Amino acid sequence: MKQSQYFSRTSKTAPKDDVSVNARLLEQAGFVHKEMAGVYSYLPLGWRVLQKIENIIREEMNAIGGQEILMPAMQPKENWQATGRWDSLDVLFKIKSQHDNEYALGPTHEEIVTPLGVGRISSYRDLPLAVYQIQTKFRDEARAKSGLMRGREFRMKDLYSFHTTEEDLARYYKVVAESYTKIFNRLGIPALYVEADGGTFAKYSHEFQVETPNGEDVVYVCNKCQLAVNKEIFSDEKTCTDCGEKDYRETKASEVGNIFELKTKFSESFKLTYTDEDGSQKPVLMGCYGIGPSRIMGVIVEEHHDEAGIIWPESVSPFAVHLIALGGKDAEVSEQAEKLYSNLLAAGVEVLYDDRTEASAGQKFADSDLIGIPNRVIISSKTIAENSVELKNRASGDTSLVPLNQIMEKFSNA
RNA sequence: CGGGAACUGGCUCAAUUGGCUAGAGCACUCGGUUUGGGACCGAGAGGUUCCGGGUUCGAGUCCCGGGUUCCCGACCA
Repeated sequence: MKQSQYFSRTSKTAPKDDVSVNARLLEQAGFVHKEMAGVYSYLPLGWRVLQKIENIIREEMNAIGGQEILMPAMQPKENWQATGRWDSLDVLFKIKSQHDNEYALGPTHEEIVTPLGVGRISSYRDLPLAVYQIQTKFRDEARAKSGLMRGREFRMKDLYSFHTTEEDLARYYKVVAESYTKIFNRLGIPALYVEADGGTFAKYSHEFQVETPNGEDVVYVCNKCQLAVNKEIFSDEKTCTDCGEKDYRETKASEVGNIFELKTKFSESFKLTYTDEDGSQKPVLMGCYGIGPSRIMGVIVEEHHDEAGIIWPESVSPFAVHLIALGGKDAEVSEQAEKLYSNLLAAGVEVLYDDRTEASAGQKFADSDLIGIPNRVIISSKTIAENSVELKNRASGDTSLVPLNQIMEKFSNA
């Protein structure tokens, strides 16, 4: 992509009000644009990152047998009345049509996925089963805050599993937990496994929390085995469920995932039953498992940045390479840069090409630092004189001259 | 939902006690210069000062009501 034509622009000044690191950097670097409190547009840069995050999650969900579906954001009021959550869920967005019909905007999808299973799950032979979606969710938060960290409209991956027995549910719960750990590692934000409150329909749940100084949650981490406990259920006498120790450290963290055993809570409301081997009708056991990709984008920025800007992990960076041509209208430089750009594209390398002839070198470097693409390739009359380009790593700051005929090898394995 | 702060071109900010045609930097357009760490000169375009009332000869500024945003807290399937 040529930067001169890109629908995105950096700003020299940070947004006035937004203090949180992720909001400031993502807006200043041109990844997102805030429309309302907790509601964002994703510009090309931000949308690329979000899609990278979601694709990693998608790959891992497929790997554990999840079948991808898409359920509606707009949902029937009756389904929410059936579970009592039309009245009890305080963050539920309710909308009224011009014909006075009422609907819910989905904050989560148990009310849709459970009745969806009726007629499609009827025998023990149909189970176990897992379906998931990646979709925009709505929650009427009393206070949206901290950029992408708590939005009123946000992205969520929600997986739902269906089982015949508690043992099988527990088995799959573990499979998902391991998958989640893998996902957060791939995203560059290793997460703690945290015992947490089960809310209104499970005895307990597990959260995935990323340790970060600006985290909104407080968790206690076992110094021996690293199993953590959310402050909301932590007590001084608490011994570690895993290793039995009582040695904890306190830390701040941001929740990026949450998994629950719903058991029969929803299947009973919607009469989701199956016929067992002996011919009897039994309620289907369910689990639900959430990850918030948009919040993850915020957490990644909170975790990976410096004074100059964002430092994207390779796995989610909007581009693999930031190609920068210096020298204004120098024909030799732009010719070489164009050639390298085409070669990189032909090799399937995702490259953002700063082809702006009017911008100064300093401006291009500052923009590049802000945007945070991991690999910078600089081409100028200086490097051309050496028959080379300069390669600079955004994270380490290490630079090296690489001969023009070798630069492709650096990225061709991408 | 309680408390605090803020709201003026796309962005960041000025504007004396209530007083002239609401200014500047960034960004943008045109011309020129410049090109290895946010360059410079000249010209230009861009405004419902959040909205609605009120006071006044006169309101960005004062008063009343509303809205929005941010921060703290509460909340957080």
